[in-house]
Amino acid sequence: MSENHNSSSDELPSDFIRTIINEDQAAGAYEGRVVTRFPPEPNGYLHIGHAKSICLNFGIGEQYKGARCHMRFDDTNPTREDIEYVESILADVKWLGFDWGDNLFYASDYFEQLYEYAEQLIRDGNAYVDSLTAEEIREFRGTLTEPGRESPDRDRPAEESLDLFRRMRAGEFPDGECVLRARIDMTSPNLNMRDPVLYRIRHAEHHRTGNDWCIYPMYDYAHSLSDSIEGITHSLCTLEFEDHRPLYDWCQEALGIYRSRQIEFARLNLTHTVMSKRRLRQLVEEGHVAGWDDPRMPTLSALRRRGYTPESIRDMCERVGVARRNSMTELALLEHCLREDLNRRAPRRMAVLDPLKVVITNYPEGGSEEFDAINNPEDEAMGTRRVPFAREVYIERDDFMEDPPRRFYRLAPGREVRLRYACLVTCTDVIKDERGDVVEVHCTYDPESRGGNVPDGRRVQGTIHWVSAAHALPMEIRLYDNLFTETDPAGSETDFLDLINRDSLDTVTAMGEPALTKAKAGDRFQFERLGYFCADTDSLPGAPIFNRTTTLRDTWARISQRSP
RNA sequence: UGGGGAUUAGUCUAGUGGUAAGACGCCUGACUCUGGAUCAGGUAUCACAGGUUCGAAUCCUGUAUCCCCAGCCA
Repeated sequence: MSENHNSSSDELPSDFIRTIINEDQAAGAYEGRVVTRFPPEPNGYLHIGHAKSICLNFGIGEQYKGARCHMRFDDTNPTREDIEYVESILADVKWLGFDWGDNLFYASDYFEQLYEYAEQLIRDGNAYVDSLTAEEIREFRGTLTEPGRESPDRDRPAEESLDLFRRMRAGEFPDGECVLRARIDMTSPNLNMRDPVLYRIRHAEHHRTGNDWCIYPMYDYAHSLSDSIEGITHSLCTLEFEDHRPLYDWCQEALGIYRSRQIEFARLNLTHTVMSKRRLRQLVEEGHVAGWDDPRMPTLSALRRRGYTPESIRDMCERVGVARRNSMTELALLEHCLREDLNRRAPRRMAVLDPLKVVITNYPEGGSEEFDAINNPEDEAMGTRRVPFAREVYIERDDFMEDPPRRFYRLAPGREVRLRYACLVTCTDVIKDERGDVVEVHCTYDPESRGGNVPDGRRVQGTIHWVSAAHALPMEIRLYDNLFTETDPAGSETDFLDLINRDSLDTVTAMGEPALTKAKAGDRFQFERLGYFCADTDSLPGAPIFNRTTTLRDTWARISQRSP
C-alpha cells in the first residue's frame, strides 16, 4: 500500500512506538510480522481523536513490509451497540483513506472460542463463578489504599464453577445473579488484578449474534484474547489502559496462548472542543447542536460535512506525533493543515458575504461584459473562467470605510482600489439612509484598466472582490465559530454546557458569482479573501448552501484589532 | 511512601553524556491583481534543588506539579 497524502514530505513518521517495532524487527521478534488493529466499540460516532489512533495503526500497517492492520469491532456489550454505528465507523475509516482489505473482524466472532478459553481457566483453577452481588463485589474489592477481601466463592471447586458457568450460558440465571471472575490477587495494589470480572450475564439481543448468548465477556478478557487470536503483534491503546496491561498479559499467559504486546500512547485532545463520548452525546441529545454531523462537532462525519479533507486530518495526526504525555493540540494546527491542502487544490470563486452596493456611474447603463478570472493561482492547469461584470456590483461592507484608519488599504472616499480581475474604481460618493448608515457607494472606473491591469503602472494598495449585482446568485452561507470559546471546556471548573459559544453559528445570505450555481454537495472552494467553503448536504440543485470550513489567515484583522 | 505514568519554547514533537532540532503559533521584513500564498529572519537552556563528570535535557538523589485507576463500560 502506498500513501498519497503528505506528498510534501517523504519522511516516514517516527515515534517511540515505531522505534519499538524497529527494534522488534531487528531482533526478529514475532517472526518479523507486524500486525496492529483499530478496535472501536460500535456505540457511537468516530471523532478526530479516533483519527489519531486510526492513522497510527493503519499507518504502521502500511509502513512496514508485510504488515497489516485489522479493523475490529469490540462488540462485547450488546446493550450499547448498534449496526448503525458499525456502518458509520467503517465509512469514516474508509473516508480517511485507509483499507483493511479482508481483515474485518468482530470480537463477537470469537464468542464461542472465548467461552471455551473461560472453561479452561476454570479447570486450571484460574477462574471461578462468584455469586456475590455487584455491590458486594465492590465492597470486597477494597479501595485505592486498602487491600481487597476474598469472596467466599473464591475457592469453589472447579467442577462446581464449571457447572455454574455452563448454566450461566444456558440462561438459567437472571442478569446479575453471578459472574465469572479471574482468580488473581485480591491484595494487588492494581485494582484491575483483584479478581476482575470476566463474564457477566446480560439477557439482551446482540446486533450480530442475536439471542445466541446471554453471557458476554468483559473488555479486558475479550480484548486480550481477540488480539491473541488474530496474532496482533503490537496492540496500541491509550494511556488510561496502562493499569490494564498486567491483566492483558495475565489472560494470555494463563491460557498459554499467542502473546501480543500492549503499548500505550497519549490520546489526542484539541482546543476549543470536547472529545468524550459522554459530552458529545449530551451536545446532541440536549439539542445544543443539530446532530452528530453538525459541522461544529469534532466527529469525522461533522468535519467531513464542514469541508475538512481527509488529507488534512491525516497530515495533522502525523504532525502531532505520538508520545506518552498528555497534551492539548491547538486547533490552529488542524486549520493550518486544511489551508495548506486546500490552497493547493480548491478552485477560487468570488462571493460577498455582507453585500454593499457599488454603482459605477461612468459605466454604461444596461451594459455588461465578462472578465477572465484565474481558478487557482497555485495550479495553472485549473485554468480560468469568465466572470460577468456590470454597472452595479456588490462588495464586502468591510471593504469600505468612510473614515478609514491608517493602514486600511481598501475603498474609501476619494480612494482608488482594484476590483479583482475587473478594473480600477475610485469612490466619488457615499449614499446614506436617514439613520446615517451607508447604503450605497458611487464610483467611477478607469476604462483603461479593464481586466484589472494598470496601463500606466500606477500602484493601488487594495484589491477587493466583488460580484455583479445583476448576475449574483443569492445563497445561504453558514459561518461557524468554535463551539467553545474556552481552550479546554472539559477541564474547566464551569460545566462545559455553560461554556458553549452562543455565536458559533451565523447564517447569512451571500451573493455569489454565477459559476457557483453548479456547485454540488461536498464541492470545496476558496472564496477569495474570505476562506474555504464547502457545499453542504442540504444544498439543492442550483441552490447551493455553503459551510465555511475555515477562514483565510487574516493579517488585517490582527492589525486592526491591535491598533484601532 | 496505595499503584501506575508524565514533566524540553504559547502548543505539539525530536534529542538518551559532548554543548537544544523540527512543526504550528506569534513577531519583523521582502514580494504580491487574494492584507491569501510564497520567501527571508527572529522567538527555550530542557519542572526545581543537589550530586557524578573535563562536559548533563540526557546518569544518580531528593522535591514539586500534573494525569490515570475503586463499572457486572470500553
